[in-house]
Amino acid sequence: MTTSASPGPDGIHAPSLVQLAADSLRSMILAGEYAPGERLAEERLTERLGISRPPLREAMRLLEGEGFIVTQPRKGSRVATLTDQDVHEILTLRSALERLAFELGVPVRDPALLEAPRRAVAEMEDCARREDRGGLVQAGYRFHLALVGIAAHRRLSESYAAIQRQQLLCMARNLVVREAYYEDLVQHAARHRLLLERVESGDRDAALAELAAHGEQSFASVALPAELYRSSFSGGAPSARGRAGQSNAPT
Amino acid sequence: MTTSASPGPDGIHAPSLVQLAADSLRSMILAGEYAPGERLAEERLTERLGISRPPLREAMRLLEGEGFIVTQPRKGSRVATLTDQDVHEILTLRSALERLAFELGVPVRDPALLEAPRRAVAEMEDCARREDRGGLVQAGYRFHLALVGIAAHRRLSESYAAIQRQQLLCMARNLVVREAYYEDLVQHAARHRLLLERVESGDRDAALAELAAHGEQSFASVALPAELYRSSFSGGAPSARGRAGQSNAPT
DNA sequence: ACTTCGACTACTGTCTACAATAAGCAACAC
DNA sequence: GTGTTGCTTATTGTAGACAGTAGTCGAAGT
Repeated sequence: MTTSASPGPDGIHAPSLVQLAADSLRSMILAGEYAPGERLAEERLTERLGISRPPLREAMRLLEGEGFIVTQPRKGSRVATLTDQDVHEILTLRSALERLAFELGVPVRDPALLEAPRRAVAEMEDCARREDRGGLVQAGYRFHLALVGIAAHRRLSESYAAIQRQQLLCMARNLVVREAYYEDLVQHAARHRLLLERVESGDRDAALAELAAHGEQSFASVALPAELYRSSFSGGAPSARGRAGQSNAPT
Repeated sequence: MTTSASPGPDGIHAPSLVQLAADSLRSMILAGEYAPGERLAEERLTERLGISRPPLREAMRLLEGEGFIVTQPRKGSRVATLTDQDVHEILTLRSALERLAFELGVPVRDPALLEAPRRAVAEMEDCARREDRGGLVQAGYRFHLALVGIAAHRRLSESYAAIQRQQLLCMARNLVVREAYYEDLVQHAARHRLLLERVESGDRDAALAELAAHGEQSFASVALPAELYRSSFSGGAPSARGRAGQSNAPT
């Protein structure tokens, strides 16, 4: 995942503790170290991250804006709890943004914009050959982000990256079944290659059609396991009794 | 504009200084008190707002996430400078989100969702009769936000509200010509009423078609004056020599 | 035994203070 | 006269501390 470390045009700087803390927290949440609904006490986090409270609080403001945590005024912060409605929202919005990117950018104006998705899909194929599931997923995310980049639309790309991160959060809640997704890794990469070719051809409608078909698969790999997870959850989870099924705060 | 004061379901709370500061800053920027590109020194703002630096910094993190200000790691924060590309991005994204809302929600499932836009359009007509231009604009924003709300899609509504605020920022940069927009206030309100009726009818395609026509008008009232502003700007503006035409930081 | 009132604990919200970095400016050398 | 170097100042980044509030546990009364 492209972390948001952005020191500027070219000048290199020690990234502020706020950025470091935000990246660390995001990683920890996505890694499942903090369960959805779990309380995030500031004091604990400061001693874990080795920083003071002000930068930590600013980092949490950032993550709040990204939808990873929810904060209630005097009751502290919690890891966002994703309901089925949330998953639905994430998937539909992600899909719509991708479609918009195609509509805006599919007769690709600047050929240089195609470099990034080409590299990503090549990496996907490489991972598929090596049967590297984790790398394949990572490269897949980079591919989609790069594909949205063809619109040359900064706000669109940022919104897409944000919703993509939230989708990762969706998948963090069902880590157990993540490994079982792709029946055929090579075929998975091939679908992405086909999507890229449609884009390269410049035929907007064909690209959109392929994207729609592509989206079906994506839905299956996120929404479906969520169901599996929930049923296995009510069965007998060890701890982490976060109140699943509750809506997030209306921030 | 629906400020982001959200203490929760029903419990009332003294809003934190962070929220107060964020709202104040936003208002000041939108009112044009701080020109695009202008440096936002923390010390000055603390004594103006009467608060300390930590809550102010957190508020600025929020506004950074909303796209109102850009921050460079050790060089401070500035009011976001909007290029023509930025304006284009804002308008296309806003339009696309509105369209998505229609696609998801136009055969309106829950009739209660139509209450808010109905109230807003009634208020628009009232303002139009009284020739209250300011009120008409405000009600117009509420109308569009409420219209997006028919999708019952929290993330979509939030994204829309965010981009709508940025559009307000667009308009803040050409305050001079804002008054000359609507040739006919009653006709302006009537267009919105028509759009609402299309939505109420449940005919998705008709609603989308009307929305597209509606969008044309919206483009004209934001993008065009931006051009006017720029030409009058290079002519001879008094101060505020913010480097217009430069891209924002890639945060 | 159940309910209610009270104090306690832990946490968040905020402030003041210190350290470090960057920009501006002046003096010096070439 | 121009370029460079060093200092000065202002501003940001971070730390530690204090005050206020929410949740909880216990005890007393009904």
